[in-house]
Amino acid sequence: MTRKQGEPTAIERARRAQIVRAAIDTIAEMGYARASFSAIARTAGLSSTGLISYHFASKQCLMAEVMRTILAEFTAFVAARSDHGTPAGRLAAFVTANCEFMQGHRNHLVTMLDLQSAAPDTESRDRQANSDRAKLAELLTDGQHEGDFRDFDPDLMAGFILSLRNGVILRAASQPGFDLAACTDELLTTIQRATSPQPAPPTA
Amino acid sequence: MTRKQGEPTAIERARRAQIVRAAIDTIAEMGYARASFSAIARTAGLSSTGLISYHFASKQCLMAEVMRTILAEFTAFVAARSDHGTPAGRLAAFVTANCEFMQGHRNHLVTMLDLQSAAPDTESRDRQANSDRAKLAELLTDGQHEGDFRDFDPDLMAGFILSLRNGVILRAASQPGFDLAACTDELLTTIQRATSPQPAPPTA
Amino acid sequence: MTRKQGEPTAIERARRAQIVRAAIDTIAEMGYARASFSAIARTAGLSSTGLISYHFASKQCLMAEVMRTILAEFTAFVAARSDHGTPAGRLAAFVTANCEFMQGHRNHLVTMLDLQSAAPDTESRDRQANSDRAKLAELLTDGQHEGDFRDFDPDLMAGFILSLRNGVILRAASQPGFDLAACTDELLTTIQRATSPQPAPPTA
Amino acid sequence: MTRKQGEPTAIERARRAQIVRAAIDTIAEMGYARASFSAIARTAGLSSTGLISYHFASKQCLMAEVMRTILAEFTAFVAARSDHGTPAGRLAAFVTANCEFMQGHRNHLVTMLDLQSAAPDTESRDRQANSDRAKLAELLTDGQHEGDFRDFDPDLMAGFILSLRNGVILRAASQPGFDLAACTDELLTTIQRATSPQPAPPTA
DNA sequence: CATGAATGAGGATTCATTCAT
DNA sequence: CATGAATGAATCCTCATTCAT
Repeated sequence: MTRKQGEPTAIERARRAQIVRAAIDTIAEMGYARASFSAIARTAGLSSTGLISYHFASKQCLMAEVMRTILAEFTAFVAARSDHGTPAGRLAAFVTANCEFMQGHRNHLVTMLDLQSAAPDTESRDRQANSDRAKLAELLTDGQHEGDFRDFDPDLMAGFILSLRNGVILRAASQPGFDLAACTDELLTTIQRATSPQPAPPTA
Repeated sequence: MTRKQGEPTAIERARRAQIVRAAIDTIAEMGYARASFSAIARTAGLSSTGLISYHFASKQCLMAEVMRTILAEFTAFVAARSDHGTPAGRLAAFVTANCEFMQGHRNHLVTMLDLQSAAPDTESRDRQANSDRAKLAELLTDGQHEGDFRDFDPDLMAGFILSLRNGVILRAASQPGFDLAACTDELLTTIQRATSPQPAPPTA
Repeated sequence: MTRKQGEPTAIERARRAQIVRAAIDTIAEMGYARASFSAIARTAGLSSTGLISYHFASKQCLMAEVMRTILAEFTAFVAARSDHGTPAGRLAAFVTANCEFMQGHRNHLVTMLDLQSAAPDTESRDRQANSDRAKLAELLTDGQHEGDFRDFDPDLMAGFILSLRNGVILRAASQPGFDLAACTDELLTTIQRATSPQPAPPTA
Repeated sequence: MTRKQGEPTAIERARRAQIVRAAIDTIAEMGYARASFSAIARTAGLSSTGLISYHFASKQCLMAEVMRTILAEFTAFVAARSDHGTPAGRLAAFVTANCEFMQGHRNHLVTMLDLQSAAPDTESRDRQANSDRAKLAELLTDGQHEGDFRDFDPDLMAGFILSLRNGVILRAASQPGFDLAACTDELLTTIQRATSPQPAPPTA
């Protein structure tokens, strides 16, 4: 392997992007387990798996870039819609944006979840999950200080919210006629009730 | 030998159980993707992968039995703790039991989730998920009729609750010092607030 | 292996016969290639392939006995019908008997041919073929001396006749509605013309 | 790589031909049953069975190409020598060409017969056999119309002739010093007598 | 004698990766 | 840069054979 050192050329970047896109579609369609280099090359219209190996040092590297790409788009999309306003408003916007991203980016999200659970790289996967959660927890903490939210453990609640989102993604992806809009509404209500500072109802 | 006919002998059952146990541990440790017959045989201390093939007609059959075994234990454990009382009480007991099962059955639950997302059998996997959700939805519907819960879509809410549980399992499994008890409390509060019939707090 | 030495007991003989019968049926049904010990044991209603190995030192030994058994029955049947009369009459009777044996012994003959071509034992297979041919050649030679037949090479002609018989067996076995009786007539006519001492027709 | 799309390159064709040749030789030497990819790779001087799988989608595909290759050469050889003249002349030429092909193509014919009887593809095997016989039967029917042949069943007689040829192939292949030329002469005489329109000799 | 569990070699096939062109 | 041929390890699975009970 005589790998690059300097800046990647334009062609280089284009190829890598093409391969990453094909990998995302392939994984979303047949799952990580069956997404071989052959399958990805076929999806991309490439004539050889060698080209993938040429541009990515290993399959793990390709998958890392796939993940990076998805998260970049996903994060940007969500951030743009949830980076201002009150914490409660931002949380609602965060949830809404997560669901909205599903439309038009189904493959991105399905692949993201598949990689999170099936990719053989516990290390970076957990790091990513922790970082996602930490950012959301920060928002929740802010909201608690401003009185938007009740007094829960922000880290745990952030995990809850991300779990809920993951569940919605999986279900929307696997159930053909799923009504995502209605689900989003119910999810918003649910999260609002779970986080709002109103006095807790009496224990049953 | 295509497959046995009559009742399995004691030795047969013991070996099968041993292999299933080894499979659960192996999948929990390295994920389904890397849980080859070789790896499982190594975990079980078997001398050959042929022995696994001798006792299970195919890898799919082994995985089916793994799933069956896990679900049997898990379901029995949860059912025993959540089959009586008011719907709200049963829901709380259900959540609690799910979390309690994690202690002493970490590998079972990790493997269950791994199989649910990575196994190459979309068919039965989705069927299982739908059936789990349907049963929980039924409980929720009952609770709505009795005034225990507010007026949400029971099917969606059931999905939410299972997603939350899955998230807790994954986190408890991957984060060494995770405080499962505290998480359970927070989860109970969260679900109670999400489902309780109290007037919704004013929208932010 | 602690193999026998003295005379086989009655039970021993019965078991061996049962296994041989099952082997014949299994090979006829699915071909030698797929006739594993498992398949044979299943056909025989045995509960273990170990029993086959117990009674036969190896698969090759079993196949040898299968062949011996088939040939014993086949030879006896044919010999009883073709051991007297003029050589020409005996030849016709030989051919007829070969065809008649097909009825009621389809599996025997199909297995015989399958073993002849697929069994991994060139040695004894060729020996058998040569011996069959030699015996038939002897009959032909007798017939030539008595003026029943023209002056062909008996060894070659014997080979021809056996080839014709093999072809008829294969075809009758593989073509469901095949009219074996009509074929036998045609075959008799053909062989009679091929061997008769009449002046050869003028070369075309 | 599922399979190529465009035209195969020169190298591709060469490798495939090499593998097919090695398969033919291997099957001829040890029979289809023992002609594993390992054995074929060894014969071909390849470093790995993976290379065979790289060039042929499955063993069945390889065997299909082996058969196609053999039949193409064999058919062309025979057709070139038996496609003109009177039906009787063409039949004689057909028989002669079949025998002549043995010289220099022993392995081709031995493999052809082995595949016909041992290959696990009853379907196409029977189709091939029927098609061969049908073509020969057509020639025989023509000859009957022109008075070259007596009034036999053309389909049966075609089967007889092919059986005779198969027998000659097997014998020439397995018996080292076999005099193929003499056999061919005897076979020609035999077939001529069997088919000629001369009055049948009086029944014995 | 019979059983069925166990063994280990060998089967075809897939795949990420390498490398000459 | 791109190609596609080549590699070899690893996959699941089958099978004849062995052996303790």
